[in-house]
Amino acid sequence: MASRYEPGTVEDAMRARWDASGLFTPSGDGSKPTYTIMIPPPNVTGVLHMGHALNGTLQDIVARHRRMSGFDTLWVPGTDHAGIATQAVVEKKIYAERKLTREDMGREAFLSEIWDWKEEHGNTILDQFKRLGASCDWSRTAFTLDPNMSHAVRVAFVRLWEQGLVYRGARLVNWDCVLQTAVSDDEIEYVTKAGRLWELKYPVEGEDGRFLVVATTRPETMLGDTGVAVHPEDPRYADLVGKTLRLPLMDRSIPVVADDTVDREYGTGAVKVTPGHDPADYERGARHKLPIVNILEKDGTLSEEAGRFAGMPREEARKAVVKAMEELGLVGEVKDIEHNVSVSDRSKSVIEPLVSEQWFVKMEPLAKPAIAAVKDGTLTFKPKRWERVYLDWLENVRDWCISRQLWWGHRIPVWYDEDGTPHASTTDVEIGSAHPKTGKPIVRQDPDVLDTWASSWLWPMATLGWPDDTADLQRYYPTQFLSTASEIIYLWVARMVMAGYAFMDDREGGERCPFSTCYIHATVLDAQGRRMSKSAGNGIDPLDMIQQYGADAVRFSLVMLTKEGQDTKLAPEKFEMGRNFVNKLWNASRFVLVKAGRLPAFDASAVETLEDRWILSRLRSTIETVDGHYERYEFNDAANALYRFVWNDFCDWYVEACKPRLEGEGADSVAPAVLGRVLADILAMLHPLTPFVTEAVWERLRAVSETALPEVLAGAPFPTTDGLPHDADAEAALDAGRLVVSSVRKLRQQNDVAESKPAKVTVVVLDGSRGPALARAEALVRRLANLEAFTAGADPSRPAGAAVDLAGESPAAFEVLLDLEGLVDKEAQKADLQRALGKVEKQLSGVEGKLGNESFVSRAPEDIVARERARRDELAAEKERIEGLLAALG
RNA sequence: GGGCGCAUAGCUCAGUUGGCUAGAGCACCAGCUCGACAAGCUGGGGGUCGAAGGUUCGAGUCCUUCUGCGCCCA
Repeated sequence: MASRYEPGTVEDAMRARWDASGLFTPSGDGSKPTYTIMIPPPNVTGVLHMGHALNGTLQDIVARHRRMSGFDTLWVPGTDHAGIATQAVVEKKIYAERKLTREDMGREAFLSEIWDWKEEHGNTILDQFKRLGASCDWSRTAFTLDPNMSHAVRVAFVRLWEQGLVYRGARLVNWDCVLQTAVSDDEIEYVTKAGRLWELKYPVEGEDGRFLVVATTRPETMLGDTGVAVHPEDPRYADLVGKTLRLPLMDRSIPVVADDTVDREYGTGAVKVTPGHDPADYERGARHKLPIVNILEKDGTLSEEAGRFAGMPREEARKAVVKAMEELGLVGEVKDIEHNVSVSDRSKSVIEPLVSEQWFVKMEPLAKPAIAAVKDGTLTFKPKRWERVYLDWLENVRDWCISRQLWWGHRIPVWYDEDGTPHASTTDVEIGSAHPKTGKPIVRQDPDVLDTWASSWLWPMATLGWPDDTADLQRYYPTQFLSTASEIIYLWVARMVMAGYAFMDDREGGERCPFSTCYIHATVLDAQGRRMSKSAGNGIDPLDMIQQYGADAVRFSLVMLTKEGQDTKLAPEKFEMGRNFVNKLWNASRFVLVKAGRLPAFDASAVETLEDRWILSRLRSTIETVDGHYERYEFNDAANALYRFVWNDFCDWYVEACKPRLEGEGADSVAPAVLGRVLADILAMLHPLTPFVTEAVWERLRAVSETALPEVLAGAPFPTTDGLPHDADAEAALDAGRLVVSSVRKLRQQNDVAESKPAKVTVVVLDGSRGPALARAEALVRRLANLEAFTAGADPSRPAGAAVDLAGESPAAFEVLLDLEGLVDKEAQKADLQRALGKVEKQLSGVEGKLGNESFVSRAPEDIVARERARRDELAAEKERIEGLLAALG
């Protein structure tokens, strides 16, 4: 074994071993309970980023832990076809290579190009999850455009259709002029931009020379104005309500209406109403029955409705409109302002609200059971605060615009006859066949596709075979654990819950809910606390980190850095922590495997020595603690507990204590057996966190262990506490021993005495209750502190010329005297005692202050007061002791 | 505009229900080439817990306000 752990030489081999074992495909063993996780399908165009790496790690920890805990565990991987993103990538590529647009190629040819691209590049991100160690059932890898998914999507659509929940409507949608599609509210970002606020003057009809002044940041939209609104209680405009204005440039009459949504303070207090191009105006227009004028084409140029401005791109039109108004002398004040502009998530172009025909799903009836699921505890979020976010969205849910003007996706399963009467069908309808209702020939299918989320909301069901009642669906639905990012709580999590309740309607109540725990993981930020993003270029590539530090180090570090979904700042060097720990484990294992030789079977009844009983007692409580943390998804706590146990207990003390028992005259057969047992349990407990190194060490452990160990650690049972002692006395003894050993080491350094030189030590036991514990630890102390003489007692004879240290602070449990026959470094001794004195005095004054407070003594619980009194006495004694020692130094 | 999160050692973070001495890793200082590990070992120094009020015998922890940073939603 190399003295350094080399992940590069191990990871591929371990992955191959897991693949060959078939362990990640659940057995279907009906005697076992099931445990199911669905991966949040990353975009098929995606590459692994830190968020994926963290989320993949967390899911893998759960999957591996549950698998080892006896669950028939299924973790389904897959990817999302990601309509807009994927189409854009391929469109761009084709244009760059061949100067062809999708219209040039035609629908069929273009889609076939995307499929080709998907076949070639679509597995990238899943391969990256494999490198991370994800124990998914790769044989069940799913894709949201798979044939069975398409079938599921159509069945779901038609069901909603039949329930009257799908409707087509002329609605104001968020239009992306670059991608030429409607995008949902959830696909919009708001950015603050510099802009201008223009005042425009509209002449009042019938009152020559009188104008109503409106303010706008988008002057070109005036071409679509169909009214002006003022506040009903605004005295400035009271007499104008009901009158009409002459809309300049368009030369049409528009009414002045009173609407209490108008903010009297903003601008002039009069707002132009453009129902075709502003959401608030759309509402106002509807209230006052104002017509809708659509002045924009889908490509962002102005339409015929814009009169002489028709055909201009929107930016150009803005300038032209302002110029034309200026020429008429109808522009008032112009101010530079900062305002929020909506921008498309995908193309980053400014969103233009415009009226268009789209398909919508009524959400309210679907939201109800999803709200109830959280309220009645069927579904819990972790951390719990995200429940509020989920509920707020669902309680104010808006209808879902599900049509997208794209080609890549599930085509909307709606066909029209020659009159445009729609018909929804789960199977293809032949052009020319008769419409089932009207009998007229079907002439075309709806050209649009469904929003990507309209397939991924079926993910937990459809990947298991829904709408067919498959064995998988029966056995593995509902799932237990969904881990995802906070930003898709609405987009995805809430919709999956709605779909579960809407479509798994042959199940009862909570059995419909697609998962019982929704874990929202931390957001990984850069070292400055900014979100990592491709565009900011501040991302840390997980694959680089895996390359540099190893997959286990990346996993372990991420878990150590992220407590319970609390966002974390990350820098590359943070992975050193994980790497160092993995290396420490590797070397401790190396010690056991190389030094101990054959490892006899562990026999609890043969264990007698202090250190053996102690480490087994600690092992016992560590197993309990860690198992509980994994169970409750407290990953960071599990990692911390293991870190401490492995490094601070096992390596620092147990291995050191064992050394003389492995070779030469002190050799016994119990120590190797205990080492073997503890190491095996450490590997198994750590396996969910660091699967590669533990699997690699396991292989070597099996080779030298006389205990029958399962061939593959990933399939081994999680450790139990069976046969392990709970020994509080042993733990107390070891703690006492540790204190004294550390004290001796400190005195050696202070007085420049080499560790290798046997020393004489006398311990004055100050805390009588700890005397027996120290007595029990004597052999251990002699060995680890390298002592040739050791005396301990309540009042032993003190050697003259000894260096002294108080072990266990405030109050000290032991006074440790290192016999130096007068060669004490008095200055160092003095400085050390002074420091100790300072501390004690500070604490003593604190305690005395408390006890001097009459209300504390009379009102605090008796036991607390008694404790403080005892502490005061102890501290006073300690103070006196230190002063005595200082006086003796002169 | 609404909501949420964070502020504790130089840095990154823990700190359960208020109660003995506020912890860890990194960094820092000093000493260790003793056969698992220098990605290590041993010892050490370092914090009036963002600010101001309040509740309480007692506040890092509970309440209010404020400041700074970040995120989500409109």
